Amino acid sequence: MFSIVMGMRGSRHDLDGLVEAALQLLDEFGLPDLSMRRLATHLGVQPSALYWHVANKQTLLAAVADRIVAEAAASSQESVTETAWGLREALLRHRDGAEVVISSAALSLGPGPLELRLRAAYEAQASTDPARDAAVTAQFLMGHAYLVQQRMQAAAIGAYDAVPAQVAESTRADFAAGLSALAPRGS
Amino acid sequence: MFSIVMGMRGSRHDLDGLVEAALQLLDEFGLPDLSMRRLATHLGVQPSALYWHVANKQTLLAAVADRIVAEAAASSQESVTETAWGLREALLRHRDGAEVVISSAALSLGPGPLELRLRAAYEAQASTDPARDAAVTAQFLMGHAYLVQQRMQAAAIGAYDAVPAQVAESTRADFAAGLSALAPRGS
DNA sequence: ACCTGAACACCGTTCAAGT
DNA sequence: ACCTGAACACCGTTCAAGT
Repeated sequence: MFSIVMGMRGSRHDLDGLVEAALQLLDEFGLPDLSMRRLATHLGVQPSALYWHVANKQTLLAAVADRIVAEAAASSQESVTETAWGLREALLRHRDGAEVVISSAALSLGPGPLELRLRAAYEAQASTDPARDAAVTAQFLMGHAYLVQQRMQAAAIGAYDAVPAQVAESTRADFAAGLSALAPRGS
Repeated sequence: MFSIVMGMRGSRHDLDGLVEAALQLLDEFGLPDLSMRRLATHLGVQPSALYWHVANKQTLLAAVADRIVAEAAASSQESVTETAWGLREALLRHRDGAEVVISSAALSLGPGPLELRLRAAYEAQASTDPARDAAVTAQFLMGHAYLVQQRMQAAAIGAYDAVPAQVAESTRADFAAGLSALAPRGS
């Protein structure tokens, strides 16, 4: 209660707390306005204090990306299609979520968590090349989500001619079409 | 000759000149270091002078993106597969080219030039839904190129375990696999 | 161990004023 | 028409010093 009234001023922080606060600011202000200085102010701390907990902004954003992906419903026994839809939803749930995830994806050496989840699903489906299938589907999924999210935000601002809901519906059909080509059930 | 020795100092500029200079700096320094101030210095002009020719940085980057896409070999009578490979090559040719193109793609209202080129190819191939096929393929193409380009740059820095050439070869196979699923020749 | 204070080397953009 | 000069409101990051 006290710390809520006073903000976070004076409280101790760890990496997890930074990630949570960053995700909150991301949803509220968007990626272009998510600065280390703003995050520090939000936590009631000097900018330099953040660098005790995290090496740099890029590392922090990678942790935010992992958190976003981890939020995708993770019931095992899921088909490739279900897994992909769940991941898509997770990226679209947070403002600029797709951009955060795709821009961190290649920096983490090797396949990131998103690609690994898809790979597990392809393996369960007895694909002949789960690694390749997962890579391709991950590329489509992230590219799709990135483009869709930008357009929906543009539509929300009104810089676009169509209603957000229309855009959303049409992009679901895009995703379904791509998925059915890339993840034929059976093999 | 004179203007080469003296740099661009004092010469008049238009939008096309800015785009050309920006593309040059992009290749040399990469997107994170392509600033309006650096571009101005390169042209021998004050930063504020750029805003006579272009509304803002975002607009300039959109023009750079269009230039990159326009550089893709554009012989009509090309199959979807050939068109897609040509576009992929164009994005990968310039440093951070894929990022520049994907981040501008959704800001231009409606389908951008990359998607339109694919649509024309799908139409020539008598697809039942050229607009949807082009949208899906564009999403895969840009997502793929973005991820591939980042990884290849990481490999070049040595932050990666594999040789750049290996990475490049493996990603060509990814692209081929995605394309053959999304662009079945015939229908 | 965790944070402050102060600095360094930058940004994009605006706008009056010059030519 | 095209550019300068100066300012505004910011950035990410480092590092000595405090507690």
